[in-house]
Amino acid sequence: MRLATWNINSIRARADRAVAFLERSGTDVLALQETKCKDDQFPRGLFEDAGYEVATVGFSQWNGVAIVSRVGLEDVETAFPGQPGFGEEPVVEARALGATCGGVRVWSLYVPNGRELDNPHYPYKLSWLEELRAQAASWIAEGSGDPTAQVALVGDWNVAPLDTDVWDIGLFAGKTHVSPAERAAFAAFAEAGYAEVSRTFVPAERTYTYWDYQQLRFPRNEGMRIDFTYASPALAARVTGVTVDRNERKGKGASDHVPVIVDLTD
DNA sequence: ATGACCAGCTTGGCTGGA
Repeated sequence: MRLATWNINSIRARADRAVAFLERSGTDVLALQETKCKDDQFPRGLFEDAGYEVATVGFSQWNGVAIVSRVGLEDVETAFPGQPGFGEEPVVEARALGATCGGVRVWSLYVPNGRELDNPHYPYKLSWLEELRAQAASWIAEGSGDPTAQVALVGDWNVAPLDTDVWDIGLFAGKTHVSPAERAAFAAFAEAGYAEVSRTFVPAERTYTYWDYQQLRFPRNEGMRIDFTYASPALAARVTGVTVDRNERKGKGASDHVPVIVDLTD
């Protein structure tokens, strides 16, 4: 089975690219982030015509996540239990979608950006990650969960775990994505038993998954590695390879992120 | 060549992205 995650940065602007990617790559399950549309605006028909089922959650032009699958798509959840909201009167945003596809519990995740270290979005980001970690830990724990569960936590984590995950760490002093608290919140998933399999299989430095549209960041390979796949122990044991599809960043009309593809044994 | 922001909505200048 081939599972991929991709921050598409508007599904309506890039639906054709997404379908072409599915067909070219032979991806069975694709988790999308930043679909940037309401559920009724999602171009479901294009995917259904290609043989995929579609689940989405989108409340506005912001955020939005989806899962498309040709190996089944069941037990959809449009938020994780306890998912924090944002704002004075907290509103749960369209940032997490769970579905069971081919026996794997897939979560398409768009972690809050954080904006600036002194912005309310930053503590929101940290609590969002912490609540997700608590839930994800319970899913695979003895007693509360199932240690043999196959769970994939995939998406745009908006955290660069290592200094080498950004092209110039000096430029990130005092910025989000690289702060110790964000990195600790990211590492806590590993402490909970999940394995971030993309780095295991693609450890090379200067492997990025995002490049800003500005300032020739892509031709210069000045990017960030912020899209990851955390796998539960039972799922991690099935991973045979990972591909960062950087060709998808080329050409007119590309997303600023590229797909990260994970291959699983049957 | 991989090339000098992009998307959506309020359609024109915001917000959000990272």
